[in-house]
Amino acid sequence: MVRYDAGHRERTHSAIIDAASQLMRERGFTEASVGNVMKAVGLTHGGFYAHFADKTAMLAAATEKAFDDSPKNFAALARMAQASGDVGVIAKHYLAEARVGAVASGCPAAALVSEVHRQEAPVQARFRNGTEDTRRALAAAPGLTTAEADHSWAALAMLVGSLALMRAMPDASLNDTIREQAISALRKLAATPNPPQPESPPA
Amino acid sequence: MVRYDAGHRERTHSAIIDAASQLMRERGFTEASVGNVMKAVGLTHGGFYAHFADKTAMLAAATEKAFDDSPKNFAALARMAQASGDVGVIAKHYLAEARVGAVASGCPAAALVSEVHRQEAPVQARFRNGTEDTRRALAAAPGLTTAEADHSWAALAMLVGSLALMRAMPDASLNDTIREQAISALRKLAATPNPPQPESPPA
DNA sequence: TGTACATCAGTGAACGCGCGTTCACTGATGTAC
DNA sequence: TGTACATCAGTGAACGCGCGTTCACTGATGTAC
Repeated sequence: MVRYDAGHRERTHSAIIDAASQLMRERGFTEASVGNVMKAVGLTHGGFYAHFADKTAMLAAATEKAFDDSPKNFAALARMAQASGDVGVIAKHYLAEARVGAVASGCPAAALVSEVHRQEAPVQARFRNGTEDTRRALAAAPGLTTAEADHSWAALAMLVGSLALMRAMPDASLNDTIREQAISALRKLAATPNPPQPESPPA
Repeated sequence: MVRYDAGHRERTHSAIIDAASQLMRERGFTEASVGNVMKAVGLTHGGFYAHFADKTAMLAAATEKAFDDSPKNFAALARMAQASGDVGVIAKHYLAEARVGAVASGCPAAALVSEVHRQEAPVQARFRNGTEDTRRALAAAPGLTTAEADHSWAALAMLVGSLALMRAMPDASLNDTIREQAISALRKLAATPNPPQPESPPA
């Protein structure tokens, strides 16, 4: 056994959180087990309790970590929509083939929605905070949140639902259909109701 | 032990499927264990293998069963939308408080979306068939599928995503917001693009 | 310079439990003779 | 009418395994004297 330099403990701690946040999205809360997570980090399960009080504490930290990038990603997509004048690009990128495949590093809301309600309070709390931050970032997209109406939750629900459905039904042509409809639906949702819409801006 | 009348075996068989389809939605595929399911039926685990080859066979049958009502329910909602002239009623009913609470007997798509991709092929297949049938029923709603555009997948994704999110973030006022946005979004999605829309028909 | 001890991240055996699956069995009834 | 046997849904002990959690330990280094 080596003597550990300063900061070693903290590095191990966040390595555990990183591994957990990926395993969780890929294989669910249950299979993100203490043993599996520690093995992914390259350690044995016994050392776990020097870092976390219990599995729930790890899952809570991992959920928070998983949501770290979501608001940033959606903010970037909202900016792209603004720049291109097409909200459809949000769905186009969020539902891109590569993202559908990358469960472990992808949107935690889509990866965990239907499992979260069974988790303990601390995990649910992080999920909710992360999802609300994500919605807030998406709301910056042009047309989604206006003086007359807010459709940012509906847009998020459609995007998350589409991604989860695409993964649940892995079929290239079906996925293309779902993606295209999401793009078109987002455009329709964000279009101002009264002047007849510029339905298809250049992608 | 009693001598069993004709049809007893078949009744036990479907009681197992019913119990599994409910436990599955409420507590997930993993916790819909052979032991838990048989206990729910009032039997011991040992008798299970007289009815199913393995757990996967049960989950596949339970998934199919869970989707039995979905297309009927959506067809009924589509008819209500037609009759009332408001597609919003679909979201209003699908996302009603009672439905959000009734996970065990509710929409299997919403209850299982983010878990299905980890299940074995037979289970995934039933999920896909059930979801496609459900989408087909929803497509009968006025305005969702027209000559110019089809938004039935987008609408289903938004409804399923909203329901799953509402359960993941149990908070009455947040749930109201999500429901209201879903109603409004559905109306906007189904509205014909050109003549300025009758945005708020009487609910 | 040498010895004794403290530190502390990580190890691995052990615990009780639930899982999916197997299998010898039970016991109430029906059928054969 | 009475005996022997077949039927068959369901029982419950047992298997190997992975789970979350506990705990006595290891062993490389730092510190005290």
